[in-house]
Amino acid sequence: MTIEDRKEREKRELKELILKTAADMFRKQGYESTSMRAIAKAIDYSPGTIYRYFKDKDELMFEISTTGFRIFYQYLSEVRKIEDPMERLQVLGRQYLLFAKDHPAYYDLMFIMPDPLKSLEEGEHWEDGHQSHGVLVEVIQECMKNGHFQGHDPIVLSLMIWGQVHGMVALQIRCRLEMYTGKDQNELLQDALNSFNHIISNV
Amino acid sequence: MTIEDRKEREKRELKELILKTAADMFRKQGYESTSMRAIAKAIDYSPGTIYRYFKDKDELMFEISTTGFRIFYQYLSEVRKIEDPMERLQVLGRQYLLFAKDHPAYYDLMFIMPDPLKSLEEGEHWEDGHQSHGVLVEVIQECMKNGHFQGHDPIVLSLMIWGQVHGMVALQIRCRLEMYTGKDQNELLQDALNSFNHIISNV
Amino acid sequence: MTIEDRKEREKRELKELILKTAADMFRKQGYESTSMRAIAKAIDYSPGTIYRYFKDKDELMFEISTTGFRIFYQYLSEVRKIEDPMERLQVLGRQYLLFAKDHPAYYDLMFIMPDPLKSLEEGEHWEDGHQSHGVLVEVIQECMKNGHFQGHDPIVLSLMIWGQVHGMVALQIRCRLEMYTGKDQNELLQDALNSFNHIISNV
Amino acid sequence: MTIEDRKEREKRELKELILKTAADMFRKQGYESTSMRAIAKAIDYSPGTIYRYFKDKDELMFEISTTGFRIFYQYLSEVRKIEDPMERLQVLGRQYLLFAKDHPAYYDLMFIMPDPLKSLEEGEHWEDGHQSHGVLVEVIQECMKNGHFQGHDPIVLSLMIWGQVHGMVALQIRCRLEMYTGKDQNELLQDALNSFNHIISNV
DNA sequence: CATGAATGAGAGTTCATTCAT
DNA sequence: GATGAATGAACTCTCATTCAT
Repeated sequence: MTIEDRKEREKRELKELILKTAADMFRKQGYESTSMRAIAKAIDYSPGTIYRYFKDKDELMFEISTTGFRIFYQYLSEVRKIEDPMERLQVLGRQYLLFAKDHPAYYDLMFIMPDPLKSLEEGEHWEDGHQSHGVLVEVIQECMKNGHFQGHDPIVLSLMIWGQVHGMVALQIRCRLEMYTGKDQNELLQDALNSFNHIISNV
Repeated sequence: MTIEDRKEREKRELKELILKTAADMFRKQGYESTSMRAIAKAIDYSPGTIYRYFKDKDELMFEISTTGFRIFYQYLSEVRKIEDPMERLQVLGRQYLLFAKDHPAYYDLMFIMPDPLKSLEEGEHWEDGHQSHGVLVEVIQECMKNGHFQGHDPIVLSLMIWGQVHGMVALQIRCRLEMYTGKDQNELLQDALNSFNHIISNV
Repeated sequence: MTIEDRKEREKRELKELILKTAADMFRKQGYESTSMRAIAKAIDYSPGTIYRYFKDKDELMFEISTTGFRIFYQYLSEVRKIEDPMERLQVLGRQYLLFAKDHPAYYDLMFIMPDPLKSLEEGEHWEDGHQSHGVLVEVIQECMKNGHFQGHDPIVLSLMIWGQVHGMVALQIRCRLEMYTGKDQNELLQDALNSFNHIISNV
Repeated sequence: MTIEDRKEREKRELKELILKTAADMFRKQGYESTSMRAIAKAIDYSPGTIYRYFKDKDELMFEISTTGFRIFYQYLSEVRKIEDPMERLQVLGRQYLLFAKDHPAYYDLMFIMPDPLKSLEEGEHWEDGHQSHGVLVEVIQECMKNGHFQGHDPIVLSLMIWGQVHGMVALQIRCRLEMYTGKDQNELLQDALNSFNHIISNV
């Protein structure tokens, strides 16, 4: 049993190693410019080995995304323990930024890279995505129950707020913030989020 | 004369046709996945012809970007005529969305796609980019002179606001808004922008 | 008439310009690596123009060769005026080296580059070649009449002597003499020829 | 073990097959005119396979050259066992001709084809080249010690003698001996070399 | 289970050559 | 007569993928 267990574990570990390595390389050089051979070399395995764990390059990409969404959901779930909905909303934003900072490769794949087509027919990995979005909508609705955002539509608001954080993160990840010199970019994003939070907190 | 004129015009038109076609294909399939051959085929010319107009694939990409930034700046410049800075800021956002809607291919290239690295030597085409950003910062500063956004930093605010519109546009362009069904996406973005504008208008 | 004359002359001059330019470029970069476009550009004409004067690249090559052989024959004919056959033979060698030094591009094409195939079927340009070879054989035979080279075959000797000068020239033109540092290569070749002449002069 | 051994051997054999095939084709059609595709086809492999054994076309060329120089040096080293320097010099010439006859493709690459430029950084493969040249100079110096070639410079003589054999070989390899009909070309070269040897043997 | 040699398609790019103007 | 835009084939090289071992 123990032997089988170990084998199973090693298999899982190798799969995760591939996922992590590929995610990094995809992010750093782009999907197309990252060759399977290069991934294999990076983890000191032969190209063929990757195909034991993933049908093809697309599936590899797809599973990275799935993994990313799982982790993402964990980050967002942290806010559960906060009682006040308005505060929860604000922390939600911070957690969003934190995830992007901790896992830029996943973030890029999940929200920026061209969707690997199959997402439509498969859609599985969007479950976590939808749940995450649900967390946001839920918080907004509770805020509204408490008297905030009167006259606004919660769905529209969710897009507005999501767009806010996604926009900043996407600009950073895709290196479009060079004109903001003189301050650490992560700090800058935090400040901007704080400004945003401050502004909406009185509405 | 007329003959030469016509030739000149045809040449310019072909160049623009290549630019437009390439921009579309880059957007739809990504830079790496779009082959020169495919672009040539799409406009019914031989591969070699493209090289009469562009040194290589990078230059083609670069010129698309340059063109995009020029048009972008024109869209934003529309707000010049608006006197009230707060109103100007809000229209600026609408123009931003309008550009993205009219020219999603350019938008994608300019703000979402991986920078084609040469950005260092390039810098040129970012002039329009910087100018455009300047327009935003300027408006914000005038708003602050009129008493708005007290206690906020204009630079930080500019990132916050840019992030706001970019985020929504980027999510749409990269097809991450499927969960928002039941309403036209462009309308949705407008609504979200209106919500944002409404909220900041009292600050 | 004068107008036609001028046109005729200009035409001839342009043809010669093409020949000379192409010969230089072929020599410097090789036949394959020299593009018709590049030749055209070097003489400030359009690619199409070259095709008015030469059917294709091969014919251009071929005519360079023909021209080269004509000039070559003129160099060798200089020895005619020398009475003593043994002295004539020695000057023949010097003229050979002189031609190679004055026209390395032609030399390369004529004696080193891969024969452009068609020479077999056409053979025209070898007329001058054969005549030149005839000059050598003739001189040798006269030397033998005067008692030199007894016991040798004139044909075999002609190859031996031709090989001698060709070998040195070919090594120089194809840059295989780098190990001979410290002395001007042309001088070195002259010295080696002198040694050769000195040695055979007593036979 | 045997399995790995066989694999290793097959790999080495394939590499040598590529080298040999490429050398032949380079010689027959020139370096530029020989495509990697064509080489691959000639050995019934896909183009990509060649790249498993050689980084690029230049490296392929380079290794051919290196191999050639190694073999060449072996041919020349045969003369070591001959005591009398004058006889050694003459056999050296015969070995030179023998190498050219046995390996015309290598000879062409090594001494006739345009240097693939990289010669500066290369230098490595010229070690055998220089050693080979050293053999020649050494023999000449020993001949001079024995009273031959008085009044001549050994370096100059080395060029003269090298030029002699190279010239004949180069003319043959590059098909410039068509006018010598009626006798086998290899015999002819031998005869010419004999004439040369006979003439210098009394000096 | 892992290897890595091999494939064959396709990438970007260049070229000799043609032909409407 | 000269132009130069256009062609289409060919180039070197890389890639995702397969499969015998």
